[in-house]
Amino acid sequence: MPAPTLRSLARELGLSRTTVSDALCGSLRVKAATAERVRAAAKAAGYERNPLTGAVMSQLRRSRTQQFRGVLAAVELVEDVRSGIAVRYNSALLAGISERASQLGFNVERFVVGPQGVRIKRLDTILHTRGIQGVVLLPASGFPDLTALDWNRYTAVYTDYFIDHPPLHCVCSDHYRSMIALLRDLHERGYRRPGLFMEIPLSERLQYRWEGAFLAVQNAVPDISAVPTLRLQEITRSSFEAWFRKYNPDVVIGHSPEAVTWMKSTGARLPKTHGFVCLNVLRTNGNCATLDLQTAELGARAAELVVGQLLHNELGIPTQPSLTTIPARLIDGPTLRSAPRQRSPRHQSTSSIPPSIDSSRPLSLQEA
Amino acid sequence: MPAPTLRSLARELGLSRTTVSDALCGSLRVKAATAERVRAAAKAAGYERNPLTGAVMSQLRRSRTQQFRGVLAAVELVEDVRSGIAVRYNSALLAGISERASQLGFNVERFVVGPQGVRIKRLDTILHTRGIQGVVLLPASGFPDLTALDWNRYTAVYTDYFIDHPPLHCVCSDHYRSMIALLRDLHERGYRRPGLFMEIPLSERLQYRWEGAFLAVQNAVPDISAVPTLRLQEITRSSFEAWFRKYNPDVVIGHSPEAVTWMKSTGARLPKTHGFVCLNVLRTNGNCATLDLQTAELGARAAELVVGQLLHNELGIPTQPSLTTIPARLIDGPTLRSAPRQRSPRHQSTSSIPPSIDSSRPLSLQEA
DNA sequence: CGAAGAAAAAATGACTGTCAGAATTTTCCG
DNA sequence: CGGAAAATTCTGACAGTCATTTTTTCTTCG
Repeated sequence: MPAPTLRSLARELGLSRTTVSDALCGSLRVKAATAERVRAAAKAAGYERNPLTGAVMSQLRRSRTQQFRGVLAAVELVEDVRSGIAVRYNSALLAGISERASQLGFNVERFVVGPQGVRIKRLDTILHTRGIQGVVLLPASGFPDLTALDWNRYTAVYTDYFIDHPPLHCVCSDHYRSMIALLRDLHERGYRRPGLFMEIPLSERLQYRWEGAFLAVQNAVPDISAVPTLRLQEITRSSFEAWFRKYNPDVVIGHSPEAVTWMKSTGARLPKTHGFVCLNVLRTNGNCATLDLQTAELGARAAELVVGQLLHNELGIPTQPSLTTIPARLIDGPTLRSAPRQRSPRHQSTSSIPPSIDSSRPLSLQEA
Repeated sequence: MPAPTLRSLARELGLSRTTVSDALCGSLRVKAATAERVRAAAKAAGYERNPLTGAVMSQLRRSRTQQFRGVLAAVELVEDVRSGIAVRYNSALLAGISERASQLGFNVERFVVGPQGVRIKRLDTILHTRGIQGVVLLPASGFPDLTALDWNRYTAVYTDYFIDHPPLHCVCSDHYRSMIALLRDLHERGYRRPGLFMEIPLSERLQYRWEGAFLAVQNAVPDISAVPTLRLQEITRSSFEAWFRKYNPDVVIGHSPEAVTWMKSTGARLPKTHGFVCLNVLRTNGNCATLDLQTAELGARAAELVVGQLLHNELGIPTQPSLTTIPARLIDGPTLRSAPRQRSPRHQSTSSIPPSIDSSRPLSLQEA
């Protein structure tokens, strides 16, 4: 027996499609007794309305001429004042979401939840009345709690490493693999004493992924020296310079591009004697080598995930949340020396070449 | 002038809706000349297909009629003799793939490529003549090369960390996060000197993810002692016992369950004095605590990805390959002591609790 | 009491793109 | 040229909505 539809239900009851539809939506145009009869029959037959089709039809009927499309909500949770980086990151993400969503037939609308925007309960009402079912959550500081939403109505993706209230699918940059790939690239360029500096709050937010990869390579590759990581609540000029003088790394990796100035003040000449790579392109002004976290691609993937689930009418919280990641891309810059033009076969066969960032070669240290 | 629709375009051209639709989708059912004419007219009229309606209609039409949608190929690349673990892992994966695929209306057929099976070129022919478009690649040793297939005809997912020939979407267990979560759980149970042993080939295959997470936590959490990792091409009884005696870890983490015997022979009593966790449930016999890598769920997710792309007619190599991961689940066992029943609020507020494996709490070491 | 008019309730039609299968046209070969 | 096979095109049904139209019920007053 095929799944009951609005029409089959109407036939059964000797009514028209519209009357059944209106009755189930609680419209006042239908007599109370009839509405009751319809609801009972729908329940008995196990009728389930197809929400996506409903949304499409509604928009189609409403706007005859203009191009009708579905709507995704891009939700930002702003608890307090945010850094410029966070704002730029989120808007880059939003751009990626919007573009891909548009290709898939959806418009994107931004909603802000928090002191500067609406309350969560209010958001639930807005989304419901607007018939919005797809939600992309932009990264929030701390550990966001959105359990107040009625999740049976929505399908959502969080664009950060982890959300537990509720546990949703996540999309995020692959910091671990990006660091491995970066170290491989630096190794190919001849650097042997990479040094990492990192703010503790950021490190914890990413579950130490930058450091974890860094430490693993230091530990596993014999000809990379073990420069200790400079790990502080906040990186200051004096602490950086002391660390830099003491361990003299030949290439420095970290988030603050000011490190270039600090390095130069201690006598380093970039890229001749030392190198520098910034871990986030959004912090730079195009004057140093850096990692592009591919924010737009992340947004695109998030949009794809949400739309994919919507099209299959998969609403609610997933049984097994997953994490989807995309590796970063190295943007070369004047703070790095270039790789030797031709690599000898002997060089290729050594056991100590970290995986390359452009994924054009195997990722093991052992060449295949 | 209202936006052109499929029907208005068809009227204009003196064709039927279907012909126009097929022509724009590049179906081979339409004569080349007609298709060209339709495409030109569509472009001139500024027609834009509504992807939302298309998806709804497709789903509708399909669900009404056929119950069987197609076949997925599960491809194994077997170069040489494989370990029992690898065989068990792949068959668990295959079970997960088959089950989810079946729910989605697909059957799964297994193909073996290599000396024991068919050649890659032959696989291409088989898949083509059978009309199979969806492919799940099971993990292969080394770095598989499948560029010989005509990728315009297929959509595929690789069930391991990385494939570059061609670069496809991947689905894999989240070893990094699983290790962080495991260490958090062990910390809650009171262990403070975790020790890790690891075979180098395995470590490199996973890009040191087990070790990376382990090192990062050792480095970041003050009250966890830095027991050096036992890192060898092959773990032997004598090397293990020497390492165990020298550093005396209070809980040992690694792949070989034989370590339990080795620990006992040096005087350890489990779980009273020492603990042990195996990193892969497939290696155990249910007699020790271990990690379930959730193989079936991985297979399910892989099947979902492939089917999702198939239903949207997205064939070929993705523009930006992504990695989808699922965290492992800790299976408790007689080799671990249990966590203290009640945790004091003071305990919760310390800064040194590694994230829990069941994702029921924030993943930073800092509690929110 | 009954007929006109108003109000309430229910039905109709049109709208999107897709796909299986039917219908039509073209090609091919003896 | 006949007839089968292949290539091409067309038909119909399908989802839920809502402005509009039709049908039914109710009210009111000569």
